[in-house]
Amino acid sequence: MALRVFNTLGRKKELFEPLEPGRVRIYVCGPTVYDACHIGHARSVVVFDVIARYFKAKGFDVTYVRNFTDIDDKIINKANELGIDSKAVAEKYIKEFYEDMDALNVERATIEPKATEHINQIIQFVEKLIQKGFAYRINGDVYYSVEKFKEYGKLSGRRLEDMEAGARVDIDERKQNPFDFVLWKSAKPGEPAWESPWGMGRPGWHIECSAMSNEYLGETFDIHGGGRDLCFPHHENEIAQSESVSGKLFVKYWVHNGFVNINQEKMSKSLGNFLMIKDVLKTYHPEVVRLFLLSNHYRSPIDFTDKALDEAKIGLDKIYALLERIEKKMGLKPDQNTESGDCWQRFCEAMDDDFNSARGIGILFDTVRSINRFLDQNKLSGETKKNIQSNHSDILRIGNVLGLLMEQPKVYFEKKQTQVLEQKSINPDVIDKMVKERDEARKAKNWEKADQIRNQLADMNIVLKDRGEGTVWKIND
RNA sequence: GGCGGCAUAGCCAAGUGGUAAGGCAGCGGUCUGCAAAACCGCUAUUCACCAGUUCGAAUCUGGUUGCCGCCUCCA
Repeated sequence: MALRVFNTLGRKKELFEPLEPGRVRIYVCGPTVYDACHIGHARSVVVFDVIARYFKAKGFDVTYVRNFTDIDDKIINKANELGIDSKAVAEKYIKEFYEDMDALNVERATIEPKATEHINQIIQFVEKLIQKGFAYRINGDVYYSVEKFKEYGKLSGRRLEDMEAGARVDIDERKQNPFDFVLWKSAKPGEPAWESPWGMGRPGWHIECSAMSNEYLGETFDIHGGGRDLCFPHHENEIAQSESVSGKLFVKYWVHNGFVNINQEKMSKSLGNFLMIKDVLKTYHPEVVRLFLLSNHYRSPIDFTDKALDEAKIGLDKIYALLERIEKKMGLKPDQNTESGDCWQRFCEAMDDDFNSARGIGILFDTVRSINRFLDQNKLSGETKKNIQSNHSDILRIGNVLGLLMEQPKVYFEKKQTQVLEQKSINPDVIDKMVKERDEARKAKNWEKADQIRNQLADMNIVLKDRGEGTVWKIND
């Protein structure tokens, strides 16, 4: 099976060939920790979480680095605003990042380095850039000279000349080119600062990713990811910095995820429509959020709406309901050891095509329908059972890649039930009693009374299912 | 001004040369006392529009229209 990846560098799908067979080295730009994570962060983190999981599932030895940018102007501003120091700000939001991402069932990266713990590497990197003539000093500041790097603009497809025409950049007379960017920034009084050959200061925005990826992944590595918006200037500048120092290709495949819109609007400060992960999770199960995020191709924009989330919820319920049905009817427990089948094969074909999780989810639902069809038969032949078993483990295998279906179906539904019942302060014993009453009425063929009780329960959002083995009730949330 | 993306059913969404996945909603049916769930069937002769290339186009090329993103901190 050949994996193909859309490479922003070149703007086309390319055959994925790792630098070292069987190994993949990935660097993804993590958050600048100055605020809580919003749903856009969730998309990026979830998308690359799935990519890393998929590589692992395919047997790759994965080194996945996701950094924290924990020193930055925005952090300093926030610190001043809150009247605490910037380190405390960073710590606070790193903690929140983990709370959100753990809730979303995001696996930890192999290495999660922080900029402030790599100041030495950053300083060395800047020194090399100065030595090689790519950077220049202005008092305590160090700038990268974009004109020195011939390929500047190759990732984002811009040319310096074009950009200067309509540029909206601060004119800093001291800079040689308006697009020159700061590598090292001198500290004003009271600002967090580290000693350097150029005086007390802090790293510029882009340099930490060059220094840390070099530290953990080497001069050249396989995949570099991040949100679309990071393409320029952040990733363009990373390329400039890294390739100027090494003289080698920095990254083989650049992968950028699309944005999350809220009701067709971009999240922005002026609209005040930032949707924080922790708020979304108050309403929706984490796996609903993941299913929603993964049901569009990662490069397309995705529109966050209540309707879309509700649909994802219905879809997730449907899959869990099937898993529950299998376990009940066949006594099957999840078994990852079963050999993978056709369903997994088709899922891999979808994922091999530029991580097309949307198509993969289509295959998941195909399989759900197919198993339900089998289970509708009264007698299951040995072959059918085998088939179900194989598909069952494939579904769980897919769940493992997508970070879905991690709960026991029973627990999934029970949790939901408890939550809603508590919210509405309904006592489940009362429901059981009513169900029993209705059962008796049904036995007596008193349909009127039975239906009346059912309607009462329906008003409480409780749906009954009369199964052969008895009546089951479910919350319709 | 520069660069790029998108347009597929009522809605969401796959599909990049071989005759339109999947989900939601809707309708009809099987099952059921009736329901619910599940399943089956139906719901785009057609992929914004106009030309062109091709035996063949949603897919490639050119043009038109409409949305959107980046170029400034941004996932």
